[in-house]
Amino acid sequence: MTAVFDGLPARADQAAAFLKGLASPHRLLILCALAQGERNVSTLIAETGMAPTSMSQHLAKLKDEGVIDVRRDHRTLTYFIVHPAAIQVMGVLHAHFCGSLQPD
Amino acid sequence: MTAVFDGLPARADQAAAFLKGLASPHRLLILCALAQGERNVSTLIAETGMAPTSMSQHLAKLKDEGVIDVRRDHRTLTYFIVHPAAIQVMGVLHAHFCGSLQPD
DNA sequence: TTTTCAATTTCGATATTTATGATATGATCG
DNA sequence: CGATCATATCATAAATATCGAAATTGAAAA
Repeated sequence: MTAVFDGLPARADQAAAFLKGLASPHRLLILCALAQGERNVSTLIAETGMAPTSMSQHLAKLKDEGVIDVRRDHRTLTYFIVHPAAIQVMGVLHAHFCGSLQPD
Repeated sequence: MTAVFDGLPARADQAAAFLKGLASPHRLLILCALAQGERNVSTLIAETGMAPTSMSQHLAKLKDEGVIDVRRDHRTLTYFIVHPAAIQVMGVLHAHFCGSLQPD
């Protein structure tokens, strides 16, 4: 009897890599902020309380994964969400973990 | 100026833990199969080509995270998806990584 | 009750992720 | 040009996840 899947399909790898890009409390916090509108790095640091180095690394990872992109405004870099699936996943997470009965 | 978030909110931790539960090609493959209907372990092993030990470990992780649950049927264990958010995330992934123009 | 079958647990090696501190880049202001 | 501000990169250590082999459980068939 033949297996339905021949080894690991490439799409499972892609989808898993995408999810791994989101699967960190720090990165979810960043995306939560970006979901409300684009932000420059200093603002993200102030809003989340994260260390600058850590912020850069997480932003780099999200950018590598194609979840966010960046634009330069004078001296600051402004990040924003570009991946449609990321927006949808954030919506699912919000509905389940930040539902109406829970405090903000 | 006060940060918008006081440290890392517990909900970011919960949501990240949930996503980490899904974020593996093996586990996505398992969930892909379970999304089509409940399955016992032998069937999952046959369908995915995974090693039994690996299958057990991934099933245990998904169960710990509350994504799936089990029922015992005579000598076999039948697993099925129980987490509503997991079903929704699988839907998002399917739409983006297994869209209509891509082969099965 | 002994055997068998389905599945899990344990354990150790390897790989990946994460946090942190120090240094570097690159644009702009004086 | 030289200083400065915003951010990125590098290097390393600590934590976490992953995989396979061997041993174990637990239900049921013989």
